[in-house]
Order: sequence, then structure tokens, then C-alpha cells
Amino acid sequence: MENHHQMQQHRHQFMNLDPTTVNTGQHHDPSVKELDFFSSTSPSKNTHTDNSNTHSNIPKENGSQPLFTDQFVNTTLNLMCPSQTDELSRSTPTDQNPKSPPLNTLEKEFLRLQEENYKLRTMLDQITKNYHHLQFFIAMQKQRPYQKVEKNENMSGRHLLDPQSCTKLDAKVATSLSDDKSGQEAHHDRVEDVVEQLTLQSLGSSKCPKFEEYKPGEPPFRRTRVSVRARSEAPVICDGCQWRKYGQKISKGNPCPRAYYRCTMAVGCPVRKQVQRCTEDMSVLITTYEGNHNHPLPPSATVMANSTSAAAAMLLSSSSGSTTSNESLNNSVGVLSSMPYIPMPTLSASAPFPTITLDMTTNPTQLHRDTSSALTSSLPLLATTFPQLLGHPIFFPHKIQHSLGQRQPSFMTDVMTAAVASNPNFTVALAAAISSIIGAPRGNDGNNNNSNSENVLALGTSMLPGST
DNA sequence: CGAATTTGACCTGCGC
DNA sequence: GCGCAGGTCAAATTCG
Repeated sequence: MENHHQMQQHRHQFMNLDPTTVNTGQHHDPSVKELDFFSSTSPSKNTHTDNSNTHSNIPKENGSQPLFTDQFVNTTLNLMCPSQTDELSRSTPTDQNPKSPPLNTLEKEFLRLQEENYKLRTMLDQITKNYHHLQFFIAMQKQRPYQKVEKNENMSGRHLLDPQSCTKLDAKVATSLSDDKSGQEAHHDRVEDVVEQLTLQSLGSSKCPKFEEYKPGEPPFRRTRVSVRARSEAPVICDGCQWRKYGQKISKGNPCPRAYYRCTMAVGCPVRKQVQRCTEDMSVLITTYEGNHNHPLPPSATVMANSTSAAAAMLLSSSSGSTTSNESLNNSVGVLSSMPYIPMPTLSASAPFPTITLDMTTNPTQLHRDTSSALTSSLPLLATTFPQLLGHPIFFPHKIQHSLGQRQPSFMTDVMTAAVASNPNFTVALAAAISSIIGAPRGNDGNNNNSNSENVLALGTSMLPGST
């Protein structure tokens, strides 16, 4: 009870729920008793106030490249590509109707259309890729016999993606995409319809029969754990979720008891976490997450959920697939560790379940003066670096969204480039991860059941498995 | 009084 | 089969 009360207090304190403290740039007392992974008091957060970011990916004159471009552009919507729009822009004034609006208005309208076209193209790229992925996924499922179901598995945490429903949905999407209608309004409505479908699909909405209970004969959702080591004086870290303690145990070799918590944000949510202090350093709190949320999460909790999902996805990707286990593990860890500002992950082979540990206590970042700020930066980055592996809509924290939305040289591109440059195994690991994940149906990861649609930048990736 | 926490008992898996 | 350790359950207790 006391802990819960503290959590509430700290949540209010660190999440800037008091509007008077927002955007003031004031900082709280650095002597943080309880870590809040999602503090909105980060200085960078204060640099922008526009959360809509509806044009976050629109390229500008500075030449920054969009994040999600693809050569496989489906042009069935007759979307104008830049070359086409250039042709339009070169049209002479004599082509204009004398009654047409002034050039200034036309230019604005042109820019607006250009931006809209780009957004539509981006959406379409993702949808097209989704469709190809789904086709590949279905083909894989037809070829690969399901693994033997584990005995005595806890079914509550093993919701599975129903390929059939998604097949229907994507078929509908494809039909919608290929539907040859003319007129911008028509195709705009169509795209919005597609977006809505894919959003529902991604969010696991009750309207979409995407997730079903576990059925015998289908492959079980692989159980993984993500352990986060962070310095905290508080008994628990504030991760945005509501937890109820259901047990405590003295584990062997550690004088500090291990506490067991269950997510209480929704009835039947299978997510659990264990909290224990490190034997070597009592100031280090080890929080181990397991399971997938089956309910929408508040934004403050989504970052952590996505981050742990990203880590788990990498873990899952490395624990299966065509490559040898050790090689793949090393690749995945190498990828993660090569990311700037991402804590060095370690994998445990001795644990009862595959466990990946994100050590926030030894992160040698030079950009952050304390661990808590490092957490707020590295965890979202981890989540956004591997969003495609999760099978989730991409949730960009405002901090990163801002950097994208301002059309500055692509931050994420730099990160990915750095990763590739510093680790030649990146491509191999990524390919192995994707191929292995595609081959294994994913569970219902409610981590991204984020109702905040403005953060859903990539749509319809739900056929790609991922988990926490 | 309801909700959350505590804590001993119980269950399960694993090694010997 | 037995013992140990980790994990979970549920009645008792505490708290607001």
C-alpha cells in the first residue's frame, strides 16, 4: 500500500501531471527515490509542444530522407510521386484558368497536396510490404508443421495471432488498394479505411478477431523475460503500469526477498514482474518482466512495454531460426550493443526461460548525467530501433517524434547507419530475426494497444510476431 | 468496509 | 523417490 502510494506520488511528480510545471524547464530534485522511466520533464521534451506531428515524415528541402521508404511502391492509387509533382510545378502560368486562385494559394495547395501524397505513399509502402509479409507468412505456415505443444503451459499468457483473420483483413486491404476508383477524395477515403482496418488489426481491437485464445495444436507463444537493472532507492520502479503484489520469496543466495507483481490494469492481464535487489550492489534494482499486456496502455507505460518488447523480440529472434543458436544470439546482442545509448544487453542461458538483461547501471553514455535520464533515452530508442521486429505499430515517444517531426537529419537513420557501420553482423542478424519471427506466430502483445493513433506511424505490421 | 499486502502452504520442475 | 528451489495461491492482516 505504501509502495503504491509512493508510486502514485512519484508518478504525479515525474510525469508532470501538474500543468503548471509543463514546459517550464524546471527540474526536480535529482535525488530521485524512485525511477520513472518515462519522465516528461526531460529538457528535450520541453522543446516542442506540438504532439500531432502529422507531417513528421515529410521530406523537406534539407534533403533528409524519410525513414520508411520502399522501392516497392504500389501505384494503384495513382499517387503522385515527387517526379510527377515536379512536372506539375513546372507547368506554366498560361495553363492556369484565369479564374483560378492566386499563385500563392496554388502554391500552398500544391504543397499541401505534396505532403498528403507523401503521407499516402508512405502508408501504402507499409501496407504493400505488409501484404507481401503476410503472403510469406502464410506460405511459411503451410510448410512448417507446428511444434509440439508444451505441457502444462499457462494459457493465459499465450494468445496467438489468428492468421485467418488477418488473411481476410489483408485481403480486404489488398482489394481496397487495387480497387480502381478515380478521384482524390475516393482514394483518400479508401486509404483512411485501410488505415483504420490496419490500425484495428495492429491494436488488437475487439472489433478485429485477431487474437484468439490458445488452441492445442497451434504453436505456443514462446516465453521470454526481459530484465532491467537500474539504480533505485525505491522498492519498485515506476513503469507506468499498475501492479499488485501477490507474493514474496527469499531466493537462494540473495538475502533480499524477491517480490512478485501482477499487472492489474485489466482483468486477466498475464503480465507479471519480479523485483529484487542485486546481491552485489543493493542500490541496483532488478526488475524482470514477463508476458504480454492484453489491454491498452497509457503512454507513460508504452515506452517501457515497447522497449522490453524490442528486447524480447531480439531474444526470440535469436533463439530460433535457421542460424545456430549461439551465432544468432551473438548477432543479436551485437546489434543491440552496437546501438549508441542502448544499454548493453546480456542473455541468460541458465534461466528457466530465455532472459535478456538491459543493464542501465553501467551504461557509459556521455549524453546523460544520471541513470534515470539515460533510461528515458535508451529505452525508447531500443523500442524504435526494432519496431518491425515487434509486429507492432511504431510508437514514437514524443522526444524522438520531435526529432523526426522537425525534419532534421534523420536521427534514426544515423542510429541505424552507426549500427551497421559498427557491427557488420547487423544485416545478418536482422535478416535472421525477421525470418525466424515470421516463422513463429506471435502472441497478443497489448503493449502497443495504444489508442493514441498519432503515434502509429507504421501500420499493419501485426503479422510479424513479437513479444515480451 | 473494500482493497492491497503479507505470509505460510502448496504446486511444479529439476537434479541427485 | 526424495529434497530443494522457484513460483503461485489464498487466508489472514493491514491500511485508507
